[in-house]
Amino acid sequence: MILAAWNVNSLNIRLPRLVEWLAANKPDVVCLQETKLEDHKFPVVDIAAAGYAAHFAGQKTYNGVAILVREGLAATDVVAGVPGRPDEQKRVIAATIAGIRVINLYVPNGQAVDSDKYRYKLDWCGAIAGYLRDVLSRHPNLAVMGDFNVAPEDRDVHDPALWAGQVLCSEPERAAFRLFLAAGLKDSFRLFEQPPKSFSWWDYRQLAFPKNHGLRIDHILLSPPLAARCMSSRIDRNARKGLKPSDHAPILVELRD
DNA sequence: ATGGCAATGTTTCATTGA
Repeated sequence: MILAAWNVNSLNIRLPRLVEWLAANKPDVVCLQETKLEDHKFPVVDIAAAGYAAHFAGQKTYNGVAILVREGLAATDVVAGVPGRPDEQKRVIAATIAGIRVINLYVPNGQAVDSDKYRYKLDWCGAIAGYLRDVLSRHPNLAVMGDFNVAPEDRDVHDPALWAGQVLCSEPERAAFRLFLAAGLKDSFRLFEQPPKSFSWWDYRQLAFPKNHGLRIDHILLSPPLAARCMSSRIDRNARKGLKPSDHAPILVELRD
């Protein structure tokens, strides 16, 4: 079983690339972030033609998350947002597929350390940590995946000195990420040997991608039973190439049955 | 073999992203 996550930076713009990528990779579940589409504009028909059912929670211009499920698999108990914590910003959606609870996250960017958005980010992450603990108590098979907007360690940063203390790399953000792990989850990427300087996001500016000036901020976290089934975890940096790419690459894990 | 910001909204620039 293949689970994937991809911040597409506008599903409207990225739809052709997404459809092509689905055909090439045949994932079973795909968590999308930054769809930037209101629900009535979601391309349900095109996604169905590609062989996937879609569950989504979106808004105009910003944010928006979706879970795509390959036909033949059923998604149950779809929940948008965090129960008991209303939020205008559409950043969370969850569903159960093949006995796995999947939570799709689009963590706030935070803009700049000590900004209002940064405080919102840390507060939001604290609430999510509680949500994950709660879900994990009921779902031993849990995958939490998406755009976390945190580079957990210096090895996830192309130039740690340049980024030291900056948003995406600051210690409070890293502590928030560790709180997700402390809830009982593993960073699937680090279950395996990986090439050095592996990143999932590259700025559109200043030749960042060809120079591999990136950050690893997209993650798939697995509960212990799923981590035990995990055969691989990788970043598809090929999908960052070519015309009109997202600034994020898709990430994938493969689980044995 | 990659490519020098991109997407959105209402525009001819502002805002946001990370």
